[in-house]
Amino acid sequence: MLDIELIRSDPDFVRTALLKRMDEVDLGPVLEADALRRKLVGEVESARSERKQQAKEIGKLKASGVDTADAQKRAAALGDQITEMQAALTEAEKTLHDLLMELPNLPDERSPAGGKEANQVIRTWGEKPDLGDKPLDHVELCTSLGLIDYARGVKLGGNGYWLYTGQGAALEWALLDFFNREHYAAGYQFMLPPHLLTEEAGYAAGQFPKFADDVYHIAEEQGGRNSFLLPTAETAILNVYRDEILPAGTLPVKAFGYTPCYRREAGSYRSEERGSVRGHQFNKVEMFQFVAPEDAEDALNELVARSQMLVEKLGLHYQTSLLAARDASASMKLTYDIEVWIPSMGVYKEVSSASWAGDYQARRAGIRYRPEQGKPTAYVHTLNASGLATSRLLPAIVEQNQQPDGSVIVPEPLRAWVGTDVLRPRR
RNA sequence: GGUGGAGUCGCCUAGUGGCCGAGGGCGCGCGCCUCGAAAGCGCGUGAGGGGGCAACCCCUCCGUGGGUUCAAAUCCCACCUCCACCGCCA
Repeated sequence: MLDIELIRSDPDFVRTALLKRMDEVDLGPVLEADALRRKLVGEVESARSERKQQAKEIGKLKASGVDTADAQKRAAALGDQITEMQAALTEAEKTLHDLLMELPNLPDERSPAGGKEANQVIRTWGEKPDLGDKPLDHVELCTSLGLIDYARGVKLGGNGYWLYTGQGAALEWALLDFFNREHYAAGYQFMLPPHLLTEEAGYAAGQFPKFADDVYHIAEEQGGRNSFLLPTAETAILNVYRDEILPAGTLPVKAFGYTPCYRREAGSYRSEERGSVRGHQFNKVEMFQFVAPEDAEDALNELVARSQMLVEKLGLHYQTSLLAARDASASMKLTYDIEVWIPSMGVYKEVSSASWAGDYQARRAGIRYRPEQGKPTAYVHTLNASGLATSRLLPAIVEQNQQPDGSVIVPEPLRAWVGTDVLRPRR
């Protein structure tokens, strides 16, 4: 959520910034709603002040035995007026709130204008492996190596699900274990959050109302509260400090968590993305930081570096892209994607998205901190980065590391867990 | 799932319609005292919003949302959360 005071004081600046990621921006309705709200607030408050006086008077008169019937009648009339005025104010506040909730974050100056085509590759690591004449894609490799059972996965969960089996499950789990250990050793706080979150958490994280269709909702029988399956651990970790004021000295808070991520992926690219590149459920380790604004820049660099380091330790060829304003998600100011090479698709696929939200998420979720004891509060800055999405790494690993005989070299950090250096086809 | 109890200013707590627009204690901050400290004494101690150049004024918040009333922390309704016991269960 953007700061209404900023919009009010410098609408041109806000408008220009937003045009980077929106076709048209009309702040008129926002400014009108704001003006109306402030006018009504003034009226309601002075009326309420008046009512307090009257009620006090009546109390005194009654105590001294005077008849107060007339005064009560007048006060009741004022009360009715206040009820009406309050209704108008509530309406105006809702209008303003709804309008504000719809505005995306202001992109950073460094974020290129435009969509996907304007993304800038800022780093490339490693090289495309030479896979000979007939490289196999990960579906073929995972099947022949017995890592993933696609058919039975669909039998269990329906279209968009797969089943890790044997060494495949071990490989996936070894990746998660490897990442968790890395973050844990680096001093990040390990969190294993609930996977079902309340609707409030969804609104705070910006999941709702706009992207409500992207997640799975769990409806309680009747009258109960609805909840939803988290689409990423980011949603959960952001909400850890929702509606809190962090005492001086708390920041930075660096956390990470592992959860499966559940996404409907309705009407998505599924058909182009065979195998396990995109599904309704995938595994991801997520890093998250709550920091003071002046530390945000360093924090983002740290997160990008950590994500890149993990891919490098696995020995996979990847690139890092600075996302254009329209390709980054709406609540972020600046986003870098770490994209791993998928040979069979001939493209780089995102395995981490490292983003700086500024105070946009914090404002929405009500997360403040106290810079110094006794000083006023301020909104924290939030950042997040995958570290990493494992379900896309497994395809990258088997494809990039495949050998002419159909075997696959296991990345060094995973060998102890998996128990072998090479995965060989089953006969 | 059932029954009972509870949610007040960082923490503990007082408070059953106007004297609570919230009292006390602890903690914390400042000051006095002291060579210094402790003790003691005094003062202060939340969040959000509106108006004003400013001094300053005003409004909201006693788990959340409704309701009754001239007036609600206090009465009524619903919900959320916590605690205790019972039942069930990984």
